[in-house]
Amino acid sequence: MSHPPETQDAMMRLSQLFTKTSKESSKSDVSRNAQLLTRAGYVDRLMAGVYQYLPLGLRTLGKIENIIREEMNAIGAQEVLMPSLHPREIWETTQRWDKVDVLYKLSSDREGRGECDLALGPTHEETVTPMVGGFVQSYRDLPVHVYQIQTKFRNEPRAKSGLLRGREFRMKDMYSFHADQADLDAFYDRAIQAYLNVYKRVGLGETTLVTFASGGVFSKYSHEFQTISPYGEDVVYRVPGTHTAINKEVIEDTDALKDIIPNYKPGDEKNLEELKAIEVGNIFKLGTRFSSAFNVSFTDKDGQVKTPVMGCYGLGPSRLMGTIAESMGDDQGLIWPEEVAPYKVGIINLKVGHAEADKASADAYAKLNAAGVEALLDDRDLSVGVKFADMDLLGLPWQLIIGPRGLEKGAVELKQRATGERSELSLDAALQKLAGR
RNA sequence: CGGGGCGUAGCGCAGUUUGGUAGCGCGCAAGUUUUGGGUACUUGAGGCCCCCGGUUCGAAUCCGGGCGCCCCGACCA
Repeated sequence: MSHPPETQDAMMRLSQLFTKTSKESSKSDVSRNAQLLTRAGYVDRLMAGVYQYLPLGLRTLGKIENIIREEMNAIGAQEVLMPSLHPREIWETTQRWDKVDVLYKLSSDREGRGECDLALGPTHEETVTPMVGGFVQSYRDLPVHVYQIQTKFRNEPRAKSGLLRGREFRMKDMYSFHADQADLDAFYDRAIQAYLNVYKRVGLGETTLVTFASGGVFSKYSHEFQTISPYGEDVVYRVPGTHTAINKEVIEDTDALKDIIPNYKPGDEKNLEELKAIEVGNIFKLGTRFSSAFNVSFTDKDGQVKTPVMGCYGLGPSRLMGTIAESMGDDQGLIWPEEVAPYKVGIINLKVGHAEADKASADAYAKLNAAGVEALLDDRDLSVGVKFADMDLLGLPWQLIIGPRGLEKGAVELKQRATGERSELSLDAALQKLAGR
């Protein structure tokens, strides 16, 4: 074997990682998340709004997606994978072929002269509705909740802000089908809770607001999940002291205000707190807009043929990754919460080639591996300044700093990236702390 | 889709006003040096100057036309 098994999985030697960090970043990618993620070698931009995920970035993206997956599974949703390539016909069925302006349309004519007859999926009501409909005949078959995590395509008029607004991006989209409105309403509330769990686990719990927003064409209102950020594109008004808000687009709406402000009286909206925010999730009650378009029906308890009511629930892992980078980085680099960091700890061997430092570092690396703690070992023979700076840029939650000076007195250093807090302790104590739950 | 800016080495930039066939920093290679917060120095490799056309003895530079990128706004199931 040319590589030790650990490089395939939980462990990585920085000397083996093909990406590198950079001091400078592209001037044409100005947002903080794009700058930091690019400089640290997490992502690479191919074109406006289209990024490739490098090993470190892919690990973080994967962790975010797994958190979302766990929370969706926990409310009884089942995972599927639908295609990106759609026939024109299904978009004609819902009359959205010409209405959805972000729809990428393709021609399957190999001469390139024919009409467009394919689309790249920007959303999947058109595929999920007939798919689920084929399995639903009775009220006993309902409810159904399915989701997928998949790459979406939207021809944004202006892709920008790094991972925050892409033309190709990762999306978790869930669709629910119910026998009646009450069942939809109940599931909708559970979905809100599941979403809040996701934001909490990725470290955005405190700054993410459940926001009353416009419902668009399907229903009067929808709910957005908005993470407070000066870089956000949306303006929301928060009810002070709470995690609820109302989007600027419906601030004039008295019904909406009554819904979020307890004992609302006219004028109370002046007390709301205006904030900029990034939309990190959006859920809707769709009613029967799609189920009736595709003639999906079921026989209810009373023998009547009815149309299921639907909900849809979007959450973009790549945008979420950008939002975390955007709101948690500092001048030194990224700062990842443990649940989404590509590795929990970065081991810095300050003096590669020094027998004791090499030994202690290898020892720490092996023991962390054995304990199931994901670790990245900086075993490059570079000056310490570079290694400290790089590790700060990568943003792993913990740094285990091992060098000759400390080893002389039997100590290593453990640094917490987020706080900068450092402590000197024995290697065993440090390993125990890292492996501790 | 409006307004503004930009496109020169892998990356960040200068050079364009006043045409004379390219330069700096980072990174990269070799070496000396240094060693607990991006060490200092030496040498070297690396460029269809976004594309197409025009003017000219000669174009990164001037003129036409494309394409692409970023920022502000519009837009954003």
